[in-house]
Amino acid sequence: MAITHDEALRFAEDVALYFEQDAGLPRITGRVIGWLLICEPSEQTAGQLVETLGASKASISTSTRQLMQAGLVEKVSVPGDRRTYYRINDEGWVASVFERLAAVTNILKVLDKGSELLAHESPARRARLENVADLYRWMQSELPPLLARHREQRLHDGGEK
Amino acid sequence: MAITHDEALRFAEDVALYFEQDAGLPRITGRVIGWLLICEPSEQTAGQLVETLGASKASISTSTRQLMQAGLVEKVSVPGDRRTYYRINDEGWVASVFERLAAVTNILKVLDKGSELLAHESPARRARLENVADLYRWMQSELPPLLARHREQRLHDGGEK
DNA sequence: CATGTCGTTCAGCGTATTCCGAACGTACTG
DNA sequence: CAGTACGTTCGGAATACGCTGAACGACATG
Repeated sequence: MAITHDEALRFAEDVALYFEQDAGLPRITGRVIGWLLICEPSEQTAGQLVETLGASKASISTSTRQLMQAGLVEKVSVPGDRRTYYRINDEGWVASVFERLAAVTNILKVLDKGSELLAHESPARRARLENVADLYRWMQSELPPLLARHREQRLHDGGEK
Repeated sequence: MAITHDEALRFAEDVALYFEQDAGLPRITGRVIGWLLICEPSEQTAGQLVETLGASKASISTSTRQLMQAGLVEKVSVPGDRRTYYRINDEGWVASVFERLAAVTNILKVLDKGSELLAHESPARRARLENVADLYRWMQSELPPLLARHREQRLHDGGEK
């Protein structure tokens, strides 16, 4: 009835495939994420990741660093243990997802510059670019409230549980 | 005062850089998008794109096809003209951006499968994966209303203008 | 001080991707 | 039926990327 090692590994593989296709992450990085989501215990050393995922130390080192930078994974240290443990960082995950959504509006820096270039052109000429820019401006104004609502809701739900 | 050819080309280059970094599109595909956003007239033939962007016919052919498939660009045909023209598709752009946002929740298919694997494990063991899955479930429930509000707002603004 | 463990960094190999030129298909024209 | 204009598709070259092994540094232990 309990989950088997193979099932967990296959799950990690599925997660890896998703992040590869949808977020452009390297395969191994996705495997680390997937495995950390389902492994027992939740904290894993680099050595354990190397062995269970069949990747090199080098790859694990770089992917854990990137995941920590992205905020999806955090370092854990244990007194009297020289090794460092890695585990999923729930808080960082929320921030990361919203960051990913917000990244869509990064193009506004470029579009606004284009908008200035067309400042003295006819409205008809400007319309094409402005329509697109307006879409991203709308996104930029709507995403922060969305995050705020999520925080608020999580606060209440957490209290109720 | 009017925008120069070089300025427009540089703008296209900036757009290309953005799409390359943020969406993983090939450089040339991004150039096509950028140029179509700012060129005059708004419709351009493949031949024109080849010449102004300095790319091969082959590259323009594949990138325009992909952009049409993504919905960002549409084909325009002119009576008595064998050539096909390409131009930015505003409608498709909105759909594409929301599609991109919604893609974030594609991971739910995988996470739900993992959730089943842990169905008979202790709540403490399940919490890690469930917390993450809940985040994406929340996203999945919030994104469609966001799109609906956008549509509604656009309808009103369009009427007022 | 030698030895072992843990982790990072770097050069290089193998693979995938991007882009082009060339060949081809299609359709219009003299 | 040649001769063009227009566009797509197909190898192949150049390039970028992922991953590894090996060398290295830091730190603890015998």
